[in-house]
Amino acid sequence: MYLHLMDTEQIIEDVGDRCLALRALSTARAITRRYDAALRPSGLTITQFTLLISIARLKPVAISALADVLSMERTSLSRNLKPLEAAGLVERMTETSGRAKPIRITDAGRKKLEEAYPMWIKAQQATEEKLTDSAQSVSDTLYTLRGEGPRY
Amino acid sequence: MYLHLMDTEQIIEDVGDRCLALRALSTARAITRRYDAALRPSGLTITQFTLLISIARLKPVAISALADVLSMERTSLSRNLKPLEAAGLVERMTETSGRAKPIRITDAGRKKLEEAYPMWIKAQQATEEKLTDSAQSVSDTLYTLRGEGPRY
DNA sequence: TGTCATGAAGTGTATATACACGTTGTGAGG
DNA sequence: CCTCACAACGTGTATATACACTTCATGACA
Repeated sequence: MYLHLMDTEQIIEDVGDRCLALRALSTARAITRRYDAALRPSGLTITQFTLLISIARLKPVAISALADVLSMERTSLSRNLKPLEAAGLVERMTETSGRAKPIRITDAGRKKLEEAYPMWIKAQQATEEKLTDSAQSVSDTLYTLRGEGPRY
Repeated sequence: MYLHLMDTEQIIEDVGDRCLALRALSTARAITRRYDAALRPSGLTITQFTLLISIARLKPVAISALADVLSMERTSLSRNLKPLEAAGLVERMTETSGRAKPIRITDAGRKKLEEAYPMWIKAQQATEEKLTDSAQSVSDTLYTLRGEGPRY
């Protein structure tokens, strides 16, 4: 492992040039800002919007299962649901058996999705335009980099 | 714009299938966890590690300029620097003129980079392995999606 | 010289994220 | 029936992120 012989300048160059985390996080920040700005009139963040979409898509779903699908820590998801619950866009199903309290979207949540959808379209188109060719491949790769996690 | 005629189910499917933010953020979460876990023995997060690398690479650099390079809000960067400053890994150059207070890495910061580098290598290799071909193309794309922002 | 626009940086507040740890129903085995 | 491991969920704490607003030093210009 001659790598350990690298001096600081080489380390700086190597990491700066190759680090996938640096690139993924920079990109995520920029994308978040773009979608958040587009969605602002709706009062939703892009995280909340995609959360609503995912909950609606998966029907009543347990927190743990949804967290897996989104590659999100279960406890992070738990906290992210609070604003949505407070706004009445999702609700917990406490009437179920066991400790599980699945989540489902409410009618107000569906209305909100319809309201925000045109705003999402704008951000989505603006982002897709930055992907000349290989759009599909990149979209897939964004998942591949995630690791083994389940998809929809 | 017949899109406005889409019902909720179509919206759910469209966004769930195509949203680049959903993919980018899921990926960023997974990548962050992987690198953070690998770097844990060093006491650095991947954000802090790449921040150190970027500061070292750009030499004494103003907060605003560094924020641009990293596609990070200036105020977010300002706060992210606090733990690094407290640990003595970076320092502010208050002796400069004007309101600017450029940041630079300290000797302790360089030592920390050398200590953490082998841990970064592990996470980097594990992540690269998930990118069969097109690794370079994907790495570039992760930047392309960011928008116009400057690079190194 | 005095004013003031401009650019650089910090603060207040809210969401987003994760780990360590605690809580609580179920159901399996004794 | 009792206990107890397990699975699902929440809390405490810390970092990460961004927007709106504020502070402050400089330099241009009347």
